Amino acid sequence: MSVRNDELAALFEEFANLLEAQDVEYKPRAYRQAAENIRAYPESVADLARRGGTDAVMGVNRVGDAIASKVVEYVETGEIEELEELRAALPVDMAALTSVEGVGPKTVGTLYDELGVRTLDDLETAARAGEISEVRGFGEKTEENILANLDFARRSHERKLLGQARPLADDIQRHFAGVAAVERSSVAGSLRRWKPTIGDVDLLVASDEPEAVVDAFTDWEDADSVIEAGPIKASVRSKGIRVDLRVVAPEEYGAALQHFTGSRDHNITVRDRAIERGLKVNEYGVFDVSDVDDPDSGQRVGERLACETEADVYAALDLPLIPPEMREDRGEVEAAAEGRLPDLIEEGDVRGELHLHTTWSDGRYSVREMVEAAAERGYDYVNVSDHATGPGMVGGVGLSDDELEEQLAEVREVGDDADIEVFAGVEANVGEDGSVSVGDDLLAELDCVIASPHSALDGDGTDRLIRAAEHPEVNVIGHPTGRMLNQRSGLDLDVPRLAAAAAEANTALEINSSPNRLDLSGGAVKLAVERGATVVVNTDAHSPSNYDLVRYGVHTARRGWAAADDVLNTWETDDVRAFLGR
DNA sequence: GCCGTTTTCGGCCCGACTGTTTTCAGTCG
Repeated sequence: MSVRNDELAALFEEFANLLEAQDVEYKPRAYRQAAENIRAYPESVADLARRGGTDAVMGVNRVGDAIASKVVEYVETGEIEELEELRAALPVDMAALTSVEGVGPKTVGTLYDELGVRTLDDLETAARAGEISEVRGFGEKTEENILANLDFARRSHERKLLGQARPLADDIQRHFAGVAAVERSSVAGSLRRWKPTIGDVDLLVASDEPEAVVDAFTDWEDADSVIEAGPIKASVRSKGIRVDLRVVAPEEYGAALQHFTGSRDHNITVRDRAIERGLKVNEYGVFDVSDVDDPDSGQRVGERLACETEADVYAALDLPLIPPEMREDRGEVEAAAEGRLPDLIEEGDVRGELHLHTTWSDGRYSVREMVEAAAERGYDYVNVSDHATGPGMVGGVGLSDDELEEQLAEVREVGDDADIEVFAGVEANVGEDGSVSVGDDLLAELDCVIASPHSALDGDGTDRLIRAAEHPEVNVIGHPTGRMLNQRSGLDLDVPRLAAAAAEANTALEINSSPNRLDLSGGAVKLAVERGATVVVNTDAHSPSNYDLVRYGVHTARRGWAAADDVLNTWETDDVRAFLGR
C-alpha cells in the first residue's frame, strides 16, 4: 500500500485534535509538530517505515518512538489502534468540523456531547435550529459566525498554491504602496519562505498609525469579507484566501519580520541560541536579559539590542542573515554559525530556458515566437523541447520520430536567424521500465534531451529514473516525481541514490517551476545538491508569459540551498554546451 | 509525546482577538 506523507500527516493532526478535545495537555502539540514534519519530509515516510522500521521513521524531526511505531503500524495494517479508540470515543468528522473558521477541537467536543454534532451537515442543522446558541459558553454571535463560515469550509479545504497566493500578495503590496501610514511592508510566513502550498497570506507593516493601516487594509477593494479587525491586526478573506495583517512599530520591524516569517521550528532553534547567550528573542526584539531576575516578566524585559532590520536580529546572535527560504530548521542555524551558508542562486542569475513547448505539441506559440520572447527577456539560450509520443501522452499531443525530424529542420532554421543559442531538444517519456520513448539515432541528433515520467506515477520510481538518467543521450530528468500539488503525490524517490547516479551520468535533475508541480521540491533539491547533482530550473513554458514562472523555480532552488553554480541554466552558453556534450 | 553543552525527568511560546463572560476560554498564527 502506498501511503502519502500528507495522508499520514492528516492522521496525526486528527490524533492531536481528538486528544485536545479531551483536554489532554502537551501531547496535541507533539502530534501536530510531528504531522507538520512528516508532511514536509522530502521522501516518502511510508517508504522509510517499510525499509527501516521505527528507527528510520524517527529520523523525521520531532518524531519519537511512539509516533514512529504508529507510522509503522499504519503502513503495515492500514490502521492505528489508539486512533481507532479515540475515534470511537468521539465519533466526529474532526477534519471537516475544525476547518470551519472559529471552530476548534474543544468546540467540536462540546457540540458532540451537548447536541450530537458529528458532521458539517449536523453542524448546519443545529445552527439553523438555534440550538448552538443555547449551549453554555456559546451565544448568538457564535452561531451566526458558524453559519457564515460553513460554506467556505465546504468549498476550500485545501491549502492554496504558491502561484495563487503570491500574485494576491503582490496586489496588496501595491495597495499599501499608496497608503501614507504604511512606512514599510513585507509578506511574511510561509509565503515569504516560498513554500509550495500556503495556508494563508501573512503581511507585516511598519507604521506609527496602526489603526489607519488596519482601516486601509479592511477597505482594500479585493477584501471580500472581514474576519476580524483590532487595533494592530486584522484578517480578511480575498479570492478564497485568508490574508492576515499585523502592524508593528518601525523600530521593531526587523524583530517582527523575523518572528512572523518563521518557520516555527527555525524560530525555536534561534531562541535556543539566544538563551545560551543570555538573550531573549520575541516579536518585539532581541533583549539582553543576563542581568534580569525574571526574563519572562514582560514582553520587553531587559536592554533591547538593535532590531530595526532582520539582519540586526541575526547579528545580535552572532549570525549572518539567513535567507527566508532556508528557515525550515534543516541545519541552517548551525551552518550560519559556522560560516557555511551557501551563496544562493538569485532570479537574475538565470541565463536561459531549457524546457518549453510550441504549437508542434501542446504549446500555444510557434518556435519562432517562443525563441524571440526568450531573446527579449535577455536569455542567452533556449531548448525547444516538445513532447514526444509515448506512454502518458494522450490525444495525439506527442510527436513521432518522423515529426521530430521535421521539427528539427525548423528549429535549426530559427536558430540560424536568432541572436541567441537555440538548442534542439525533446521531452521524451520515461517508460515504466526506464526506457526512453524516442529512437536512439534521433536522440543523438538532438542537443538537449529531457526525459520525463508521464505515466505510472505511483510507487517507487528510483530505479526507473536512474535507468533513464544513465541513458547516454539523456541530459535532463524532467519533473522527476510527476507530482501535481493537491492532486497526486507522484513517484516515491530515493533522492540521494538518484542524485548520485545522475551526477555520475552527467544528467541534470529538473526543478519544474510550474506552480502546480514545483518538482523537485526544495527538500529534494537539498538532498540532490548534497550528492553533487546538477539541477536545472525550467518553466516548462507553453507560452511566452510562462517564462515569468521562473521565479517559483528559483526560490524552490533556494529552499534547496542551491548556489548558482549548482544550477545548469545559470551557466554560460559554452559551459552548457559542454555539459550537453555538443 | 518529544527532547536535552544547564536536564533521561521536567519542562513544553505566547500574544491578539472574539465572544462569552463578570475574569476567562477557545482559536489562531
